[in-house]
Amino acid sequence: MRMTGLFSRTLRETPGKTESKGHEFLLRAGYIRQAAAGIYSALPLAFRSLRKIEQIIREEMNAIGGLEILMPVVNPAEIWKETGRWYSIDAELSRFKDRNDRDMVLAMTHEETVTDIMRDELQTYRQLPTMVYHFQTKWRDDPRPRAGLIRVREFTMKDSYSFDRNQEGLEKQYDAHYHAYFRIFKRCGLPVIAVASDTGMMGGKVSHEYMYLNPIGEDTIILCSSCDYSANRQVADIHKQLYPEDLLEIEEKETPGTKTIEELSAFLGIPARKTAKAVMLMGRFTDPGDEEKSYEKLITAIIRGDLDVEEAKLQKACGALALRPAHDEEITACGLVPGYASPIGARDTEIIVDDSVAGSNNLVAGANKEGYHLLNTNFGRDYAGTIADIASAREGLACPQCKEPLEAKRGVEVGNIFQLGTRYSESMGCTFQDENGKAQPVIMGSYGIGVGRLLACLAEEFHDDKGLVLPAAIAPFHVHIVNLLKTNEEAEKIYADLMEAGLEVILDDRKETAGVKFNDADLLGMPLRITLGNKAMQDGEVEFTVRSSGEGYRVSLGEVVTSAMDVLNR
RNA sequence: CGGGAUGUGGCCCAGUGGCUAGGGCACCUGGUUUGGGACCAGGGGAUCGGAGGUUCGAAUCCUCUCAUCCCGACCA
Repeated sequence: MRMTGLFSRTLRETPGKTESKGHEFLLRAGYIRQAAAGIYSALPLAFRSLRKIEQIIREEMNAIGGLEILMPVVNPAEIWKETGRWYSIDAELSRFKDRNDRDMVLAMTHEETVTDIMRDELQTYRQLPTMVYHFQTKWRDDPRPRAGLIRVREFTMKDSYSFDRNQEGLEKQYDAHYHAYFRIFKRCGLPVIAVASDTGMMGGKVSHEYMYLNPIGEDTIILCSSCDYSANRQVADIHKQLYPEDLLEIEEKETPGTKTIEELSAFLGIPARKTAKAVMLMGRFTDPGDEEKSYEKLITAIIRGDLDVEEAKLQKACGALALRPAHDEEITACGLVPGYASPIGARDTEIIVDDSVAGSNNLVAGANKEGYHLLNTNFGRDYAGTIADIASAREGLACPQCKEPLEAKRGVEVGNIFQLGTRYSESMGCTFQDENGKAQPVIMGSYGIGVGRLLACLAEEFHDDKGLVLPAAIAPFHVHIVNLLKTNEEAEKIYADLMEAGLEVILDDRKETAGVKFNDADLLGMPLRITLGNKAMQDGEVEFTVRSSGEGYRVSLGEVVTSAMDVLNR
């Protein structure tokens, strides 16, 4: 491509509203332009990189037996009603009516669509296992898009779906994806780690997320440096020290002005672990009689004072569609007193008790009376509830595997893999006949990679203070020719030779000063720059500059192609 | 959905009641330059986010509204 033919321009100044260097350079270099909040166009440069990323993914998906298809963005609402997600997902799922007044949705993922296809196509176990994938636009009406391409509302995702006759087959395909994903990220050049994750709205049991560790990420990952433990904080386990004791008599004590655990433990002179705190949230639940309706109920979470509640775990433990902080009136209506709350005497509320509380005794809890607490409360004797792990992992707490202190890091989720099981095949009736002629639900898995988010992460990982420094595998072009000669004659010759050899080349044939051309080349970030200048040209040479290292040297005209190949292959 | 901020040519910004809305970058024309964002001269481009109001007079004050960004809630 010649730069005189490229309409997109570079920006000398940083547009406002950029949060990260990666976003800034993608904008300044003219890779992307914003259309609306969380909605971007890919200009020619980004488009080429996105295509390359897709091709890498495509090759790796094909290598594990994937069949590429293309499913629609617009779905009939019926299939989403069948799986219940029409009802369980809030405004993030966009709905509309077609001209015949039928409910439609913009697909935010394609489990429904693919299951709908497969329930018609799959008849016998002989057709299994199988796996399909596609690259398709997803629309998720995120309430708060941010950080350029990191978190958007419209994006392209590679999503694949596996179909097996049993768990063993699923695990095989899951494992194949697990390794294929590492190959994909490695080929793109992005360092990632796989962590255990929450299954969220996808349902299912086992899942992993591929995390690019970077402070701009929105997920918190809990890691152990002493062993290999890693998990998204939403599901991270911790080793909890328990403190069982002989039960003592419960006793009411006046504790004025002790609404927080800190105030309480200071007032009583006891460690936070000797207290049990109550956290009240309103949970939204599906009406058992009518799945189109839902109702709210107060959830009281009880956790030891030295720990915090992890909402994702709590939501799973109580089976709520969603949780929100409860208002004071909602709390008092159930007999609890904010600041002095405990499950003792509470009514009309579901009580979830962390195992740290169930396994420790004689804890101080609220008396549900302003200014009073109860000493020596004990789960089982004084109140009942469902025991679950609802504790939030944080830096310094003990690793569940080796008990060493955990670390916390921020990360961007660039891919995820889910063992769905029969969550979709059962609700949609996607079955096959086994050897005995008996209908069995298909065992499914789903696997996603956000293509644009991957590019955003690469821009984040590969830049210096002057611009992008992209790896050859995903850079829009391999070679950037900066022509400083009066005419384009020699440059055109080299341009043609390099392309003849199969390289992708962008030629700066504009009538611009050297400074402008160099700065733009730095900004665009191609791996190899070839400069044509008077001095070197008189010696029959051109100048090579490796963008990543800044290394520069001269190459004679006859060796341009082979030298360029050498640089790009190393 | 709560809290905060910002909307002025393609981009970055100045302009807090008073002449025809200004600068830098970018763009066009001519000339001079030509190895790290050149210089000179000339030029084009704006219903100051939108609507309503106050006023002799509004980019500027008031009301409403829309959009974008940040924090939180939310999020495969």
